[in-house]
Amino acid sequence: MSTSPKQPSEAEAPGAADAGPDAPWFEPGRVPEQRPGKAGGKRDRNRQERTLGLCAAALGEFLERGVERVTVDEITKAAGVAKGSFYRYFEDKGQVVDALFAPLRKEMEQAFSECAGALARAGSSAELSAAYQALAMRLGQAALREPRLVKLYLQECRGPAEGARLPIRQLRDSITAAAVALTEVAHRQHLLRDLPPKITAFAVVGAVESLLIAFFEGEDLGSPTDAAQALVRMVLEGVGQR
Amino acid sequence: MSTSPKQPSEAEAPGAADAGPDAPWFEPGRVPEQRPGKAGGKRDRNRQERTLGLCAAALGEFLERGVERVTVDEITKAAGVAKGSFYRYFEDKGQVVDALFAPLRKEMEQAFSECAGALARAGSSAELSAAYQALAMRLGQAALREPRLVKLYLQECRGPAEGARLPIRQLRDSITAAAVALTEVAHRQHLLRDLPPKITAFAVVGAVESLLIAFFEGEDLGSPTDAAQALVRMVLEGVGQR
DNA sequence: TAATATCATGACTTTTCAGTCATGATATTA
DNA sequence: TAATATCATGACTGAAAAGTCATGATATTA
Repeated sequence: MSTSPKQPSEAEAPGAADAGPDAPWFEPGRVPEQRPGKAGGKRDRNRQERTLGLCAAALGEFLERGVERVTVDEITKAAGVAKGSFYRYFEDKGQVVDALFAPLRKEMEQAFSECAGALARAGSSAELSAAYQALAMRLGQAALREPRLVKLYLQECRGPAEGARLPIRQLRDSITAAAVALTEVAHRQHLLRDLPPKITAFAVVGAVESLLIAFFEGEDLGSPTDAAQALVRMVLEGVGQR
Repeated sequence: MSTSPKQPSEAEAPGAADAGPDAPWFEPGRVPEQRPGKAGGKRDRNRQERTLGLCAAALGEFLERGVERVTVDEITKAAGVAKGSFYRYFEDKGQVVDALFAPLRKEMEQAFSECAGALARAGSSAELSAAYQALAMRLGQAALREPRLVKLYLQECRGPAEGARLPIRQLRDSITAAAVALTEVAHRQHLLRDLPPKITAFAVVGAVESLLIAFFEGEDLGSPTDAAQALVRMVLEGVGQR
């Protein structure tokens, strides 16, 4: 132990570091509790590399064959790592999914709650719109940071909340709840036509998801910019107040 | 063989019978080729019962735990039948999924193709609208016949086209293709606003799916009639020509 | 550099599941 | 009713996947 420069007990979360521009987009589920070596030492870097490699490999396999069908052996083989190493860093497949989605979930929940706060403080309809736009920006950026994660989410989010898919379903529940809540605010503020806000919320979320999937599956939707514009037009004219 | 009153070679499909009001909503994948006993005899009824029971049990399990996670043992246990019996009627889990969706797929494909025909023959925009409405009716009725099948479809249709999920993905591809094709016709006929028809199609399909899921998951969307009406309003005003 | 603790490895054990088959039960037919 | 073929059963086999662990390798620390 000695007088090491850092207190291991309350260091920042192992994989997240300080969220720099290319901080890993996931958090290792369980780096062994006792981790010797200084923060930037070789051991530390090795651990980083292993967890990152495993997560990346797992993401690829998940996308190709579905979370349920992928085995730990496949993940380790794709990562070029022995099976035992997998179990050093993760308890099971589910924890990898957890690690993959943790940062996205955190970012989204923060974005939602900040948007809700802005809406509560807003005095004019211009301020309301600005809050929604800011939210859309943040979500878009979060999605763009690791698009394959979004694809995995879309692919798995409807399955039963069982086993490894659990964290994905939780993310979906949180997105659904936020969409409904935000829509209800908009509705109360008469930003929306007089349609049931829940229905509006689900319809819009569904439309966005469907277009994203089409995009990911290589459908030719024209330029992303044009597609996004078309979507916005549809939504505004379909559900927005005249 | 003797002079049995029926020619076994070209009898109607084993499970479908004549599609009466409560004809089974699936087709057994493989009733053993040689099947003794007259068409309505005890043996025949037993076979019917077994396949139907297995399909129903499988559907329940699939909904609860997802197609991939469900094992043959679980299905047979839920159906109250020995494992060996399963393999008498189905080659594997995938064939059960096949059997579950076969009639729905058939009905949908027929509905799509007839709608396409009606559109081709249509001379006025009123006739065009009528064709779309007829399609919507048929699809709605097909869905209402076995709603849990629709739920299973929604739950599984986004997963990778692997293993037992294959037939579900095929159904999705056919739905997607039809939606795009029909929307393109509508677009050419200036029934739709000048938005890319593909984008319109995906958005609408996505919105419908999302609302269906919300409904199945017990969200309170008000009365189904009102919800449907709200959806139609949104779609018409969001994508329809003014 | 030597001592020590963590780390990586893949063979091994255990568990789970798919698919088979000998056996007794049941419907059909002569 | 007797003879016969199909049918239902669940114990069994083999394969696949999960999860473990003794061993040698590597980084850290004194």
